[in-house]
Amino acid sequence: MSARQKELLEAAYRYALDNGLADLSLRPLATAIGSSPRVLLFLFGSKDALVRALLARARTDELALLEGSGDDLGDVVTRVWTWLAAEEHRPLLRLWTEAYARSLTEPDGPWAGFARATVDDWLGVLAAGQPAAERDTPAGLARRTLALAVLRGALLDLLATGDTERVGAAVREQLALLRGCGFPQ
Amino acid sequence: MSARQKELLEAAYRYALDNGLADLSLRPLATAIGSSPRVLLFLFGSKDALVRALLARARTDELALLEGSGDDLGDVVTRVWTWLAAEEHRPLLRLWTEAYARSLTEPDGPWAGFARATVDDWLGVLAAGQPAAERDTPAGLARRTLALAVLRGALLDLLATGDTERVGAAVREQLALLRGCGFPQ
DNA sequence: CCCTTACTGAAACAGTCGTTTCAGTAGGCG
DNA sequence: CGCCTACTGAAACGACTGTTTCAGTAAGGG
Repeated sequence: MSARQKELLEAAYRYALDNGLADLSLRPLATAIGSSPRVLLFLFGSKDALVRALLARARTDELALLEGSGDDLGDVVTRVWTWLAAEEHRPLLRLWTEAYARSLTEPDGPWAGFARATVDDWLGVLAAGQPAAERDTPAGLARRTLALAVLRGALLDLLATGDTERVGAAVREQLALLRGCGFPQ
Repeated sequence: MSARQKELLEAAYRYALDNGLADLSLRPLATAIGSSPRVLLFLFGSKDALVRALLARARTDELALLEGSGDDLGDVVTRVWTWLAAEEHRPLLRLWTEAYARSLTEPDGPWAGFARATVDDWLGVLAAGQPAAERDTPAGLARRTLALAVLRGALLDLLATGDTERVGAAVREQLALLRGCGFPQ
């Protein structure tokens, strides 16, 4: 991967964060980042390959979210949610949602397997937040699957409404439930 | 809305369930449903209007999911989840996810407002499953937001992995938490 | 019968798409 | 110098897009 290629990938990535991947087109992209379709195809081989490179690039940003760990599921959920709720991550998360949804309907193409891969990514991180004894039990699997669902569902809500307060309260509610049923009422 | 229009909309809807809306194109659609681009444009006005009609059509199917009610949040969650997990509803739910994701990145176009609208739809139904006294409190709002997140997150997981057992167990885990903290361990 | 309304087919329009062809330029190295 | 490799610009290719133009057909009501 040449220096020029990295540079253009980075620029294209910023462009994709702003404009989405759904109707990404080489000519507008190229002019926006000061290049040409000819060059993009020369460096990346094809548009599909470029999109794959962009998804891989987005994944490295997403992995930052998954770094670090807590010693129980609640800590991990709290940390991940803080990351998800941050305004500056919203473009990336929109891109993520777009790729996720698209990979559900198009089994071929550059999107293929994206949804499945991120489920495994995230479940792995949540598993790291569980005590070893619980991790391998069916109940442990169900519990981290639930934690994943809450985070993803809350993310969808947040992206649609921007209502950080309401959605954040819901996540805290879940944390209270997990911590031992001390929820109000 | 003429009879012919209803008929074609229904056929186009079935086509969209199979092929998605992302790269829907008039000519392939028209030949698949035994019509022509000319006719589709005559009856619906434009492609955007046709897509809007398809989204509205999908919404009526989705409203079936929201019909009926239980007398507490757990009942509603159980009923909705049963509907979501059914194999035969998967094409509709993929379509739903696609439209949701797309409406996040493209504020204009036929998708606009779709995500926001369904959040309100679903929250309304969940609110109907809450006691009147709880419904209007901040805690009540947080609790149904949480229920929504669990359902949506579980749905995303299910669509990506098809693992009904694991995801179903997660939802049941949440129901146990709600029912009074009687979760194992 | 005629006129209107609803609908349809065939073909063309202007535009965009990803990709290719051809023709270079620039720089390092022998 | 000459050669090779890396990169780039301009233009074209064929295929596809939503939409329009023009020309009908068929039915229903006066």
